[in-house]
Amino acid sequence: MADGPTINTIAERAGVSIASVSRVLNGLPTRQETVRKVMAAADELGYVRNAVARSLKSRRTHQVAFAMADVGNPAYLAMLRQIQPVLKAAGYRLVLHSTDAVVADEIDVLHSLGERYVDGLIMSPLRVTEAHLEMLATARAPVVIIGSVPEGTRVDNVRADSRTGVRLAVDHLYALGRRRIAMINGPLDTVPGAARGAAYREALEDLGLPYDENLVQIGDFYRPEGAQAVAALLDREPGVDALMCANDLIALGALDVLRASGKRVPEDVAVVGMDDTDLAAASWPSLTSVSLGSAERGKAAAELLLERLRGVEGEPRVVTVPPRLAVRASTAGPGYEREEGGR
Amino acid sequence: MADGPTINTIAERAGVSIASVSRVLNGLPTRQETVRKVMAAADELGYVRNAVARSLKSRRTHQVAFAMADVGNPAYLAMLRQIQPVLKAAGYRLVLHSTDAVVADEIDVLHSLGERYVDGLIMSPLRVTEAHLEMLATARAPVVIIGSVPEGTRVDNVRADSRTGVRLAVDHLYALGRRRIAMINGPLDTVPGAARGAAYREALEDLGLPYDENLVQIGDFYRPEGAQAVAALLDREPGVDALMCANDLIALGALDVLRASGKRVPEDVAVVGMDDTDLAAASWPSLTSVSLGSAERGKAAAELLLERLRGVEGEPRVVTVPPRLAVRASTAGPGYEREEGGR
DNA sequence: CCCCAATCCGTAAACGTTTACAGCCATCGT
DNA sequence: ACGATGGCTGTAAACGTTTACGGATTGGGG
Repeated sequence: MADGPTINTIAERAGVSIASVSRVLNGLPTRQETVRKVMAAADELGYVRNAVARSLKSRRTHQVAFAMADVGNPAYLAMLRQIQPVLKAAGYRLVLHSTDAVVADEIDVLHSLGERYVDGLIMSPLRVTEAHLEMLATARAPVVIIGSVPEGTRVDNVRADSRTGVRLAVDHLYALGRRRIAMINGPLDTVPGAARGAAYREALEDLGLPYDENLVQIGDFYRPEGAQAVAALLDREPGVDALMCANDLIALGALDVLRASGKRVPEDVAVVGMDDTDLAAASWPSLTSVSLGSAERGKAAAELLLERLRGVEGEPRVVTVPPRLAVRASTAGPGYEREEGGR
Repeated sequence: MADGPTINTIAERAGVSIASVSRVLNGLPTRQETVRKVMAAADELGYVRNAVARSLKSRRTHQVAFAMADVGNPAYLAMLRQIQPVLKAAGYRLVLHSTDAVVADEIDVLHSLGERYVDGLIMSPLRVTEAHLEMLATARAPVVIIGSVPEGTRVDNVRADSRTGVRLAVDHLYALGRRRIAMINGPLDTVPGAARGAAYREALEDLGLPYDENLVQIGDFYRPEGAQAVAALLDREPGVDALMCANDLIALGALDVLRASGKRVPEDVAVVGMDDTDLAAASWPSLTSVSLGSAERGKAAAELLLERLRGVEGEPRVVTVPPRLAVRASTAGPGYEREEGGR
């Protein structure tokens, strides 16, 4: 772990100036003989360029940050899986932040852009507050938001269409003959919570079904909280025949509770999740789920950011990824596995 | 995105020298009046310290790299989930690398430590080659390996005990009356592949069961390859009554094939996976799996590395995490869920 | 044979910090 | 009243690169 060689060491050994060393290492035009000497010296010394010094001078770190709400949520992991290779291919390193959807932490990440340790940021906030918007407006590096952002916010963003997604699911349940369709949602002060709640109401009304407050239960976007919410709902409304869950984790919690209480899925109660994570296909019974295109959104975000890093200027862009419904056993019964297109 | 203020800007505005500014910002003893002036100027200007310049001078980046074999494998994600908060709490940022278990990429990561863009590295290689050992010996920053490493390698490492793990699983299957226990393994030139293959043989022999080459099928550590391997095995040996799978993804592939071929799990064939990932509990039927303590290993690795970063010297340390068997429906039948201690 | 252009190279400044060192001023003791 | 003491502060160097600029060398044309 001794101090490594610098371009000074090389210059000395090769008998040239540090400027020449730098030129050779960067492939700038140089006499053959000099190139040879420098390369030889660098090889012998096992030289590796100091990234920090280079960044200081060149004002580029070749790093990009990804701030995810929760490292544990498979939907974000699906994004990560797409983002990583895209950035890597373009020569960027990925710095990971887990904010646990805490607003202060997200603001902190935005603020720390000023430290200039990354060239850009992809962020996926669950809530978008005034503070977010303020920081975004003055951000010291290009930012891409995964998720919806108020009209007029000047930032590139990639959004899911959870409105259409919920609609696909509710229509599917209706087509299967379900009429007492409940919704298990996450907090309404989150962007997806609000959107999905509203979409559920809309979808019911368009089908001519009454909107019944008692059929809506708010919990949080995690498995135990989902289970708890479903237990409460079943207590109050034993007659439900379908559960529209605001994400897969909630839906898995729902399956746990239904199994424990002796209800058959889907015969007694059909269950739909959202995000179509790995867990949906692997669950027991396998879970019908609305794919909101996590993978595609991750990829799109990475590509948008790369364009900005390459210097593309211009109006903020909005990319919307269409949803798809993956039908599985939790609504259609054992052995069933099929997909319906969205939009 | 204009150029931000530097300590020079602040010094000018506050009417002091840059040294004083630096001292104030770092909390070194300074006259009250100066502190006030500097803080005021910094606030007004919205100053944020440049991390790159700071790193160059202080020779610390407050970044740590985690090189995982595959961002898509839930076992590594479980590690990531533990590593992230530990590092964050200690003030480090996490830089993620996905090497896809390609040796050249791993060597590259090790090599790039010379760029000094991180203060330390956690790496989880599937194979450990001569090249790895060479790079490890001359690494320019502290490294912790998750996985086993040849005797005498001078590097901190955190290992699973897959030998005992396989034993737990095979004993469990034996206790359930299974006698034709096949193994579906990954490549034998990987560290886990070799260890688990040997352990399987040993476990059988200790139970007085014959080791039958025809009961061993080599594929790879992914779901489709697992499925393929199981299909090949069933073709050759239709009489197997248990499958010991070298990881959960293989086991899920096994479940797919068994379902398609009309075999009942566990009545006809019992299935055990390894790693006890999220997918195991969520699968259909739920999957009995040997936990090799991915989460614990990640946490331990992060903690070992932090100690080194704090300057702790001394002999390389080896931490071994004991396995646990999580019994679920794929061996014990519907509704069964219980855990047995390891060691 | 001389001059000019082209080519290559070295010197030095710059990126934004941290920090060793020395100077300054006020205070205190005698 | 004077030297010593100690607290603050400023100057300047350093971290390891990249790069503008000008000087030196080479080669070719007149």
